[in-house]
Amino acid sequence: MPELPEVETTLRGISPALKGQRIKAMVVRNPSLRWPIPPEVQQAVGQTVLGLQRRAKYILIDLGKGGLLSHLGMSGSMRICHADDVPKKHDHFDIVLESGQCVRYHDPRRFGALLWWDPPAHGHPLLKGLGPEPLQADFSGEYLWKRSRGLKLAVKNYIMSGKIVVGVGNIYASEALYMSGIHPGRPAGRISQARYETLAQTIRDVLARAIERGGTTLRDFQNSSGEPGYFAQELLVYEREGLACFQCKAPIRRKVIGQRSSYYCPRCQR
DNA sequence: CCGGACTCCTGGGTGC
DNA sequence: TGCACCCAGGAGTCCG
Repeated sequence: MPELPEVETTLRGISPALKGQRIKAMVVRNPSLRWPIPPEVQQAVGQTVLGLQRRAKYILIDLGKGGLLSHLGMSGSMRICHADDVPKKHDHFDIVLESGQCVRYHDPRRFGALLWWDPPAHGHPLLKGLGPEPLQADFSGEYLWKRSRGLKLAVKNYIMSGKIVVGVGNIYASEALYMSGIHPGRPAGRISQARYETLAQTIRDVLARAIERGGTTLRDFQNSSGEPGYFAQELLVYEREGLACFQCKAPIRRKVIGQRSSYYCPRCQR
């Protein structure tokens, strides 16, 4: 489910409730996420939340002497509720605060994660080797172009690889490539620097706009208040197979690239 | 060092 | 209704 805009939306939603609060309890109802929730997360109890940040699609909660690291996987969401609200099916853990509120993690498919990190956070194995953040200055068309020389990999897989740039998932990769006029299956090494400049810009644009709309809700994404995101109505190609391209009216195609559905216009994208 | 296939899991939709 | 099958927003791991 969640790509960068949905994780950012979640982070912004839970931050006010968490910041400066002391953690009263860590309630784990089902530890069977992608990796078992380790006992070390209990170190959070009694600690005060100093801050939160996002790195790629990971949420980092800073508790001073380390902290929590969570990933939403394909179907995860976090919601602010009261600690005594009755948990629903797939509500796997709670971060209970002294305020009486709690952050409740919901994840039907259980591809998400809750782990503990010891300082420095960027030394965590999952965060090492990640590429630049697409909304920061070290991400550019020149960078994309330089790193792609000689690669035969499809450009869609290239921009979805966290080693190159983080946070671009299946929806926004399709959208940015459409906006750039680049065919998703084109070998990454056979795209000019000028076209990569366009692609870097469209990646930034689509992510920024999606954050403004609170993310994309296709099926079940919810923000920390239980509301959907509104970017789905602005999608230009994703899940529009057979419908007319907004630019040229040709039918949008779906093709599996790297085991994932890719949507593109066969006329506008080369 | 690639790059591609496989894997973890539940639920919703479709077609018979 | 039931059932088989396909598909889904991620990404680490393994293998050639």
